[in-house]
Amino acid sequence: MIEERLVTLLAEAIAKAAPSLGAATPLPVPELQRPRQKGFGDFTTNVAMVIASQAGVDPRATAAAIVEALPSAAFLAKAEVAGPGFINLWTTDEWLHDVMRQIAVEGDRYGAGAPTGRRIQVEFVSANPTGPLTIGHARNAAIGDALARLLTFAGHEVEREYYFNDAGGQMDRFGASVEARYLEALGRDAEVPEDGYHGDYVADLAREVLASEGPGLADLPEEERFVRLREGGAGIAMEHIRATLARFGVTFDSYFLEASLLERGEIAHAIERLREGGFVYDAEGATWFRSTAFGDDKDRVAIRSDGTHTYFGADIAYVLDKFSRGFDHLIYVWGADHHGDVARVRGVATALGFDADRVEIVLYQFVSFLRGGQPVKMSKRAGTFVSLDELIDEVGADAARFHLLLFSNDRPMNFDIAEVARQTLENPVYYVQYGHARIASILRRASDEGIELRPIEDADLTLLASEPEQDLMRALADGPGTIAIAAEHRAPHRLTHAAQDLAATFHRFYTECRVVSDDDSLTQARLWLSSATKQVLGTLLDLVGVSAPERMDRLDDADGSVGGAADGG
RNA sequence: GCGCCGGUAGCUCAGGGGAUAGAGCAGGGGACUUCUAAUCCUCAGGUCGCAGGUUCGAAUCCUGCCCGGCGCGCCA
Repeated sequence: MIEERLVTLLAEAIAKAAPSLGAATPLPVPELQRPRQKGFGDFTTNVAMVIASQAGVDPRATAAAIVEALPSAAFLAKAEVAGPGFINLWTTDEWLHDVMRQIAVEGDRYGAGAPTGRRIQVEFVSANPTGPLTIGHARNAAIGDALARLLTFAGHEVEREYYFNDAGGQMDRFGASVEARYLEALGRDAEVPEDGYHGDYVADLAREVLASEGPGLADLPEEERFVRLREGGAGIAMEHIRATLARFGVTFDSYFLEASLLERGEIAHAIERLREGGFVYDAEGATWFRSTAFGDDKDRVAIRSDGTHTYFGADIAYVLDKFSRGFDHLIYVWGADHHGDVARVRGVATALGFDADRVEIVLYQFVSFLRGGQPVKMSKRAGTFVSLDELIDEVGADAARFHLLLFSNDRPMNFDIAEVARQTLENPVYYVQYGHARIASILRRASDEGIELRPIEDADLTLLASEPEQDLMRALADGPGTIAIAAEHRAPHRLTHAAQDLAATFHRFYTECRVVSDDDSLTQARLWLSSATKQVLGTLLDLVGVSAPERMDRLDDADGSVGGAADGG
């Protein structure tokens, strides 16, 4: 839109001015930025400084020459040289009106990318089915889901997958624990192994298995009993996990079972394929992957000397399985404790003949959970943990998700449960949601007064001339760019920040500009502005998986206290 | 020891080659005959961990160091 036209204009000017600039060809393509400060125009470019730096000439003079050569255009109001050699551009408001009309036409597709045809798989959460999801999985779920939403919005075909590690030693310990609790529930003597899972939830799971399978499992041959109880417990744990995720607003397209890799012989198959390529060898009774070929400091075991596969061994087959399903690109969402596995998995992809760039690992740093400033200590096997369900009960899914996406993935973060729960008045999520509800309230008000929103083509958008109105339109114009950057950088936190900024810009507009008034034309224009804002705010919230309420009840300080701190918290 | 990630306002964090480094909270002072005051305005608050280097220009890139988190299993 306007950006392309400005770039074309600048390119023309540069081509015209180049001979006198002594600039070397090829000439750089001008890049536009939205200046961070008002007063620096609607758009700005540093292209003169880039050219001057290459040619070794004065940047301000270069900028002046380019400005001088700029063809006149109806949409360009002013261009000037500023600072060390920036060219600042002021445009007419027409482009902002275009943005408004575009939002009206595109609705919830405003800012969305055209279909790319690329199939991307996002695999996330993937916690073992040995019990409930805990707050330790919350950041993964929030980031993974937001990324899936973002990439879908960007135009990709996205599939979300949850990988259940339902095989291996942890599962056996879990199975033995369920078995013991099952027998206990029947009044028999049994004990949870020392290295098993001791939490009360295991007894609950065992009772659920008892309820669904009956008491008959107790008298099966030991091996069969164990397997049935392990799988029964895991199955129920998986159902609980799905239910918890649903409460959190997260759903998956597929749930993949590690055990299925084994059943279908995929692990053996993948390893043989690597062996053919010379990436796998046998030593000390085990089967090793030559990960040192990919920068690892030592080779890694894929099949143990007892014949069972390691986590990594399953991963090899899993990568191959994913690619065989036709995905163009794979995204794994991992906690920082797995960063050491990144090179290995990408190495496996390379060794299997796939471009490592198609395997992308999104890492996030750990969350320190606190409650009233005190660290929350957790151990899943000891059964002392805060479940994700409890977190949702305490702070709400919206507040939890918004808070979890407030920080860059790379940043270790604190999450004080008591604070996020208590922050009903100061939590940014409510600030943003209130902005949305407030707009909805205005639109309701207009409708109640019998004011009809007429087609935007009939609205006189030039009436939106005050500073808060202009600021708001500019903020709306920035939405698609912000979303695109968030998607490219896998940085969903940019969305929560953008939502806060947009809400703030709207609240400012609200304070200074009466929307529903006696002035019919102005009312129409401002209703459209409000409606467009509601749309963009709604999109931003949706992309982070937070609800956009149509109304929020006003929090009256019923105690009538002055200052609102009388209750001490 | 090696690797990855952080260190920016009192606190929690954005910004990751460009102009005068931003926001929220906390703190001081203001604004409700009003479409929701869950709001807005304003003031105050900074050696961008430290030291070098690259560049016309560094919070941003490079090197070294300091502090904190996380890894470096035939665990998952």
